[in-house]
Amino acid sequence: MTTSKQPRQSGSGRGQRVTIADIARRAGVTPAAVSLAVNGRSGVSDATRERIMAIAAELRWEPSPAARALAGAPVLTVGMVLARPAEVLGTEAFFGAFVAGLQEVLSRRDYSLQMKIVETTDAEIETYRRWFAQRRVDGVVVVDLRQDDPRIPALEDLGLPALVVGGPGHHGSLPSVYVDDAHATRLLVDHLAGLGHRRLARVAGNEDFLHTLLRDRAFTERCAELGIDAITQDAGFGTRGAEVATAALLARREPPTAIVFDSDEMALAGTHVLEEAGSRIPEDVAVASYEDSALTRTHRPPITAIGRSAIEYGRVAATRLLEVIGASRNRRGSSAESVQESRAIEPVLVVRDSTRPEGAAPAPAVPEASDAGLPSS
Amino acid sequence: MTTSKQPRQSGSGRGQRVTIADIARRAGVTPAAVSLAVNGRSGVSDATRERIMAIAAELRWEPSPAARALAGAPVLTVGMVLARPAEVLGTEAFFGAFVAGLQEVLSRRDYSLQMKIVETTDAEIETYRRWFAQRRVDGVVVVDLRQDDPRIPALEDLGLPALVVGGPGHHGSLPSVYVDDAHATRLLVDHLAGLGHRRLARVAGNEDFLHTLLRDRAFTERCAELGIDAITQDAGFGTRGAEVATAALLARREPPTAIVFDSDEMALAGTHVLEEAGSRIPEDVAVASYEDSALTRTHRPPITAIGRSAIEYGRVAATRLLEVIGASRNRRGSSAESVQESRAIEPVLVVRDSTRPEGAAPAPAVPEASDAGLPSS
DNA sequence: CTGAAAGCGCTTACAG
DNA sequence: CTGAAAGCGCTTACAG
Repeated sequence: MTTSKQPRQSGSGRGQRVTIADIARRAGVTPAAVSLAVNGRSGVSDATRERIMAIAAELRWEPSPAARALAGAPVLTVGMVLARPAEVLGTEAFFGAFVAGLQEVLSRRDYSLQMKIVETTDAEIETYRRWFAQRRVDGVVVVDLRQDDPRIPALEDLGLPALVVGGPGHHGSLPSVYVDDAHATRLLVDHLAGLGHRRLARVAGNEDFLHTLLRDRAFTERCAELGIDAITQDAGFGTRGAEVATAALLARREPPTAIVFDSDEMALAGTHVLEEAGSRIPEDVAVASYEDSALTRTHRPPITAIGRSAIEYGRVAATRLLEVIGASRNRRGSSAESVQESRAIEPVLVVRDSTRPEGAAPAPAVPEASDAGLPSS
Repeated sequence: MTTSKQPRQSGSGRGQRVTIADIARRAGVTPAAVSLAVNGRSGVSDATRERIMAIAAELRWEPSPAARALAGAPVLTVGMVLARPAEVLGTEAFFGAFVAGLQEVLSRRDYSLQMKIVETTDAEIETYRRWFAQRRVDGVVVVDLRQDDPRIPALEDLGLPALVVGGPGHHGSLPSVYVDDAHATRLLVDHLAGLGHRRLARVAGNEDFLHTLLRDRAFTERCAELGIDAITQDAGFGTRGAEVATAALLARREPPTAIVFDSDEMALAGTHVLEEAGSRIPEDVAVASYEDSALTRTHRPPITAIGRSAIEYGRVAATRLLEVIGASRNRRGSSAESVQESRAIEPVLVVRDSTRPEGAAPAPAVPEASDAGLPSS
C-alpha cells in the first residue's frame, strides 16, 4: 500500500486520540474488557474478543506505551550503553553488525533498542541505575566484559535483567553469551602449525578486555603444547597500535612466519606494514584475524579469519535477553537456573589466501558464505 | 564513586519507588509545587524550590518518563528507521559514525535514540505512523533521501517533527542537513584535472539515492566545463558491484586515468581489482573516494577522499532535530520559517597518495586530522 | 465470564 | 505565589 493514499489522521495528531474507552463504548463493554481482549488474556468470550479486535482495527487504535508502562506493563525497550569513544562505533565493524543483529530480533518482537554512549564505566553504571529507577528499559545488554568487572555486581544489586556478552566466567550470576575464544585460538594455531609454521605471533588488542586475556592464555598454551614459538605483542586500541606492533615483530632477530591479529582492522593495518617492508603474504608471512568482516573478504589477498558472525552474535544475544526478561516477569520461584545459563557460540575458521600456500586448493571445510548461520549450542 | 559502595536500593526495585508525593510530604507542599520546582518553572519561591530540590536529591528521586509522557510532556526520544538490509549497518562505516555523532549530542540533552531496521519503505512509513500514534518519539531523523521520496509527504501529513539528512531539495517542507555533493564533485574533478588527468571515471553507488543523482549530474557538468572526458559507471550496492564496474572500466579501449568511487568501501574493492590487473596507484591510475574513513586512511597508498566527517554530520543532524522539536512544542504561530531552513555542510578534500604523483610534496591545504571539525554554515 | 473501581506518577489549568 | 483537583490511557485485582 502506498501510504500517501491512506486516509489522513483526523485532526492530524493534535486533540483526540483513540483509546480503549472509545473501543469499549462502541463495543458496549468496559475498558477492562478491551484491555483483556487486545492483550490476549482470558476473561472475555471469543465472540466479544473478536468484536473488540475488529473495532480496534477499524478505529486504528494504537496502545499508549506510556500508559502501559505506568500501569506496570513492560516498556518493550532494551538498553545498551557503550563506554567507549564515539569513534569506535564507526570504526569497528563488529559493533555495527552486532547492533544490526540485535535490532533484527528485537524489532520482530516489537521491542526497541535504546543506546547510549558514555565516557567512563562509572557513568555507564550510573546510566543503568537511572534507567532502572525510571523504568526506561526492561533489560540491558552488557558488552566489553573485563576481569573483575564492576558492572557485574552493580547490575546484580539493581536486579535489572541483564545479558552479558562475553565469557566464559567473570559474569557473576548474570547470564551470558560468548564466543569460545580459547577454542577459536586453537583453531587458528592448529591451522598455522599444520601449514608448517613454527614461530607464531599474536598482535593483541586492548588488554583490559576479558577476551584478550583468554586469547593470550590460550595462545601461549596451545603453542607450548605443539612445541612451537609464541610471541604476544600488545597493540592496545586501534590501527595505530597494530602498525607499531607489526613493525616491532618485523624488527626481531627472528621474525614470526605467521601473525594473528585480534581484529579485522588491526589485520589490515598490520598487513600494510608488512607489504611496505617487502614481505609477501602468505609466502613470507601468513596473516589471520580473530574477526571476520567485509574487510577481510575484500582484501587482497583475502584474509583467513574466525567467522563469528557479528550479526548472528547480536541475534543470539537479543534472543537470550528477551528470555531473561520474560523469566524475570514470571518469577513465581519457577527457578532462575535456566535463566542464568550461558550460551556459547562455536567459532569456525574461514581459510583464505592469506594463509594459503600458493597453488593450494581452497580448503573445503567452510563455505565462503558471508553470513552462514553459526551453530549456537 | 565506585558503585559497588553505593547503598543498595531498598526493596531492590520491587515495591516502593520515590515519587513527587513523597517529596511533597517531606517538604510540606503539594505534589504540584514539586513538579514546578523540579522542572524549573515559576510558581514557587526560590527558597521552597531549593528545599524541594535538596529533598529530591536526598531521596534519590528519578522522574518517571512514563508518567511524564502520559501527562503530555515530551518523551525525550528520537527515532531513526533504516530501510536497508541489516548488513549495511555493519558494512558501511558511515552509519556507525553517523549514529555515534547523533548519540553524542542527544545524550548530552538527555535524549535517547531509538532505532529500527525494516525491509521496505512502506514499512518505514508505517513505523513513523505507529511511533507517532503511540507518542513513542518526539521526532525522527530520515536518511537515504531519494527523488520523489514517499516518506516526505507521509511525514508532512503526520506532522511528526522530522529532520531530513540529504539534499538540497526533495525534502518538501521538512528541514534538512546535507553535504553539498555538487561542490564535493567539483573539488574532486578540479583536483584530478589539475594533476593533468583528461579521462575521468566515476564508479557510482545506488542510483536510487538522491546524492548519487546529484553527483552524476555535477560530474558530467564539471568535466564538460573543463573539456575532459567523463565516464559514469553504475555499480549499485556494495563492493561486488564496484569490482565489476572497475573491471569494466579497465576493459575499455581507452581506460580512464583516474577513478572516483562513491564510497570508501567501493574504493577499496576497486583498488584491489586495479592492483590485480597490474595497475599501479597513482602512477597508472589515480583513485579517490567520496567517503572518508579509517579505511581510506589506513590503506596503502592512502586514498584521497572527501572529508565529510560522518560523526560531525551526526552531531549537526541531532542538534538540528532538537531545534525542530523545540520549535514544534512552542508553536505559538511564532513562525516555522527558521525551523524549515536547511543547513549545508561544506565538503573538504583530503589529498593523499592515491592521487599524488610520486615524490610530490604533501598538499598543505587540509591537515590529516581524522575528525577536524567541519565548518557547518 | 463480566462490571465497576482504584491506581500507576506525573502535569496542567483553575481557583484562592 | 500556593493549594486542591482533574486527567493522561492503561492494567490489575476484586466483587458479582
